[in-house]
Amino acid sequence: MAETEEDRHLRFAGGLDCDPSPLPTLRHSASHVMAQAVKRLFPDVKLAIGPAIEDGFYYDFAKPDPFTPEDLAKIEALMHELVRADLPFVRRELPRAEAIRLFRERGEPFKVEILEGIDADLVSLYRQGEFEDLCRGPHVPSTGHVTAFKLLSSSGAYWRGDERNPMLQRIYGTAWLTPEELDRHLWRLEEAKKRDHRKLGRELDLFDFFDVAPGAPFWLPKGMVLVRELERFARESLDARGYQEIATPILIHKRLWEQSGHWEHYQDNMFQVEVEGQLFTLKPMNCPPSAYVYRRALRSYRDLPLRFSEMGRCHRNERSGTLTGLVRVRQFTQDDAHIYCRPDQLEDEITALLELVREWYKVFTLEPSFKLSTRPEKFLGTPEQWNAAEQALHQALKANGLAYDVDPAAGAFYGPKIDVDVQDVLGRRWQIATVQVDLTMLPERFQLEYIDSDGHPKRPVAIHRAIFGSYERFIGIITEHFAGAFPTWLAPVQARVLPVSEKHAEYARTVTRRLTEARIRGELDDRNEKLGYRIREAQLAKVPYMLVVGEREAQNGTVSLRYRTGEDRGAVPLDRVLADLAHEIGSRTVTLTVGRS
RNA sequence: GCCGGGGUAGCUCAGUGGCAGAGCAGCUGAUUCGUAAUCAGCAGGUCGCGGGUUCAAGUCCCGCCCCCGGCUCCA
Repeated sequence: MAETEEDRHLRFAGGLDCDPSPLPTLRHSASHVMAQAVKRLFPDVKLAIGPAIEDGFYYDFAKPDPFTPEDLAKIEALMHELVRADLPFVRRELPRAEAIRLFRERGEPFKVEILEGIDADLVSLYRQGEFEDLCRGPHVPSTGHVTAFKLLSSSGAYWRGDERNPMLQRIYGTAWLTPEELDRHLWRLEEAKKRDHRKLGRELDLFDFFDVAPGAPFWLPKGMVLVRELERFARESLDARGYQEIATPILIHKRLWEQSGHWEHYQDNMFQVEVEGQLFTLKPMNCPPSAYVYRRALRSYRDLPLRFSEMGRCHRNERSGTLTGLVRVRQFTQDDAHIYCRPDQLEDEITALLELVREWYKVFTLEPSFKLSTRPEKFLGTPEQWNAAEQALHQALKANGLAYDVDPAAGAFYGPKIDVDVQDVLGRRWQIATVQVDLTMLPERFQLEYIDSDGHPKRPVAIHRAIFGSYERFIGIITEHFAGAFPTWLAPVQARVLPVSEKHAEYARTVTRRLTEARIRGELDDRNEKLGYRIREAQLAKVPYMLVVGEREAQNGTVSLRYRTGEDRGAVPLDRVLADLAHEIGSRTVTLTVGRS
C-alpha cells in the first residue's frame, strides 16, 4: 500500500513529518495553528500528534471534557486571528535528551513518550509565536499562508490507535491553497451527502432499516429488482464458466467451527443459538460448509477444478458502532465461490478470476485497484507452498496486465490473497472483491483429497473468492456511483408512460401493456396531475425513459420520448422503442441509447 | 465496544418548563392539462422506549434502543 501522510507522521517514516509538496505542508501547518489556538483557549490540554491527511488535517489532544461544537467555532475564530498575525514558523534543533527535559517541564507527556521512542540524537522543533511543537517539518514560512481552512468535526481517538490506551479528543479540519479550492471541497462534501446510498435508498424506495434488525436491510420491491438483476447477471456469467451453484445451511453446529479453527479466533463475532442444549451459530462465512460438499464424494484429479458458487447469506456480529448503511452490515449475502484445484491449475484459475473481476466491473464502469497481500509472520503450510502461490498470484496479475500494490505480510494465515477495491466518485475506497488462496485451512482441517494420476491421494488447493463481495455493499456502492440513476438493465422502473390527459389513458394502457409483454419494467402514471408534475416526479425517481403519449402519438402509434437527463427526443415509433429497449437491456449498456440513430 | 452529535407527522425540519407546528407527500373535490411542482379543503402524533423531578416535561435528570461522524475492529 502507498504510504499515507498519516502513516508517515505516526510511524516516523521518512525524514519529514509530511510530504514536502505545498498542499500537505500547508495542512500540516494548519494543524499547528489549530494546536496553538487550542492551547491558548484551553491551556491545560496535552498535545498528542497532528498530521496532514487526505483533504485536511487533524490534531489529537488529551482533555478531560470533549470539545463542543461551540468550542470548535471559538478555535476556528482564534485560528483566523493567528493567521492574520502572520507569525513566522521558526525551526530549531536540540539534542534529544534536552528536548525530553524541555517537554517534561512543559508538562507534555505524549511528546516525551514520542521522543523516548525516537532513534535520533538531534530533534527539531517548530515555533510560531508562543507555541512550539516537536516536529520534523516542513512548514509554510508563516501562519499567514494558512488562509483557506475550516474545522469540520471532533471525535474520540485512542492514543497510538490502541483501544487499550486513553482516549484523546481529535479535531478534524480541511485546508486548501486557495479559498476557491476550499469552497469546491465543501461543495463536494455537500454533493456527497446527496448521493449517499442511505439517502437515495430511502428516496428511491430501494431498502430500509428498522431498529428491530440493526445492520440488516429490508429490501423493498424496487431494491429487490437490483438484487435480482445482479443475481441474474452473476448466474449467467458463472454458468458460462463451469461453476456449479450450491446452497449450504445458515444455522450450523459449533462443531464445524471448531474443526475449521474459527471457533478459537472468531467466536465473538458469531451469533449463537442454543437449541435443545446444543450450540448452533449463524454462519459468518461459507467456506467450511462448502468443504463438506467437496468431501462427500471421492474426487479424481480429472474432476478438478471444481467450482462451487454460492449466494451465501452470512451473519457477523460486528460491534455496534461500526455499522454503516449497506456497506457495513451484520447480515449480508456474498457472491461466494470456492474453487478446488490441483496446485498446477492454480495460476490459470487466478488468471481467470482476475479476468472475471475486470469484465464484471467494466459493466458497472467501476475502476478496480488490486492489492496483493503476502505471507504474514504467523502462517500455516510451508514456505515453498507460499512462494509458489504468491508467484501464481503475481503471474496472474501480470497476465491480466494489471497494476497492483503489494501489502507485505498482510495475507491470511492460510494463504496469500488479492483484494480489490474501488473508488467511488467521491474518492472513498471500498474493498469489494477478494481472491484468497487457501493452502491449508480447508484442505488440511477438512482433510480434502483427490486421487491423482499416480493413484495416490493428494491435497487440493482451495480458492475463496467473491467478485461483488456482497450484494449489500455492492449495491450501496453502485447506488452512489450512479447517484441512483442506474443503467436501464438495473433500473427498478425502466420506462414510465405519461398520458397527457385522461383522454389518452387508453393508448397509454396499451403502451404499458406492450412494455410488460416485452418484459420491460414499465409503469403507467395516469394520476390526475399535470404532465409537468409527473415528468418532474419521474425525473426525480431517475426513471431512464419517459414515454409521453397524447393525441398525436395515439394517432401515429408513436411515443414522445424523454430521457431522465432532461433531453426530449420527440416522437419515436413504439415498435422501435420496444426493440431499442430490449437491445439496451440485453446488452447491459450504461448509456441511454433508445431512439438514437 | 469507546468519544461526541442526534431521534418531533411518510419525508425535510422548527419548537430552551405552560394549547404539538410548517413545507412537501397523503386523502377528497375542482381542473383535463404537451415536457421539472394547478387550485381549494381535509386528515395526519406513543415527541425513540422505560423510569424520575415538577402544579405542569417534546423541553430537566437517570437507564436503555436505534441512527450519524470519528476511533477501534474488519478470516
